[in-house]
Amino acid sequence: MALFLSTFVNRIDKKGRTSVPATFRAALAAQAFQGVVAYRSFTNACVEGCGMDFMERLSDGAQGLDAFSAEQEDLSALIFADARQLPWDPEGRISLPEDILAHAGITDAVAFVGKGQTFQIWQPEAYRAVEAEIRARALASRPTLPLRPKIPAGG
Amino acid sequence: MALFLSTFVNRIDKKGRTSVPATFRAALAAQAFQGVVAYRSFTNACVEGCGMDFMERLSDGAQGLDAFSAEQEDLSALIFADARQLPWDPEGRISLPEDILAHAGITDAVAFVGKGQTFQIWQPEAYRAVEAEIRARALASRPTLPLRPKIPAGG
DNA sequence: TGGGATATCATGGGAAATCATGGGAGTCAA
DNA sequence: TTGACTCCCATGATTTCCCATGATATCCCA
Repeated sequence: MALFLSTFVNRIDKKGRTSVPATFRAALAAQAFQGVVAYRSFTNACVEGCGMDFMERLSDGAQGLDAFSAEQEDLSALIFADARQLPWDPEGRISLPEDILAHAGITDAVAFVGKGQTFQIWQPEAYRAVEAEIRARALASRPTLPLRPKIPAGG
Repeated sequence: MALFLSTFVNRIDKKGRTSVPATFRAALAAQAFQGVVAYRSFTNACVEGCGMDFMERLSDGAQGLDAFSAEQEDLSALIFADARQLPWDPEGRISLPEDILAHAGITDAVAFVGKGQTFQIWQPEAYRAVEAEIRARALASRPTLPLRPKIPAGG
């Protein structure tokens, strides 16, 4: 499975274009839609990013309504309504829409922050601040990551 | 699978025509019927829209039916009775019928709102209000979206 | 292991295509 | 004939494609 790792800071040019980090593009290379999907975070001043496959999984989840509460349905509806398909050009650049930029306070540079199966897009300074904060909290509380046992591949 | 994502606001011209967003057309491009299917929402002052394939799934009961609770049969019957096939012209525009416009309170502009496998058509102001409401509710209850585990591709 | 050659990547800008939109003219049915 | 509906052409703005460049990273061979 493709993972989004590391943090990359790229510029935005006069046309509003910014390069998607090459490793992120590689993680999405196998998908039908050649680009990223982005929607405004509900909880942070940042933009959530993922591949189309992730949206399809969201959609699959939303179809089986028994598993979904009314609130969850609302939430996924908001995500679909807010999400943009941002195809990249032959050089691997995307154009972030105006309201997306505004939501994250982005002007001339963006930080692509790997989150595993998804990533986030931040105004670089804003992310540095948030990261420091998270790091401080982690130091204090010592959280643990549950690891599910590796399923042995046959062979 | 093609998804309807994002929200687009387009005008209605003097002839009653409005452009279907290009990405929505792309999502329906593979289908036999080149256009959209629209029916009046039972629950909101808006119009439900989808492709012909979704209607076929409703008819099969294959997948769409769990989207409707107990009185599925009645509901889907109503849907079929109310649904219109709206083919788009060479420029990708459709003409929304009079009663559809009235139901949603649409006059001179419409908002196409992506909902994943379907979309909705709203009077733009009305949608903004509803969206704000949903967003507030979602923020308050902080629901989480269950993601079903990715099915590993063979290999 | 070192250094040059090559490939990759982020970035920049001009040209061409796409999209939403508007309106005239032809077509079909009542 | 009249009205509604299509098709066709036109347009401005935006977006996308294509070519170019410097810097960095990687590869290859001695």
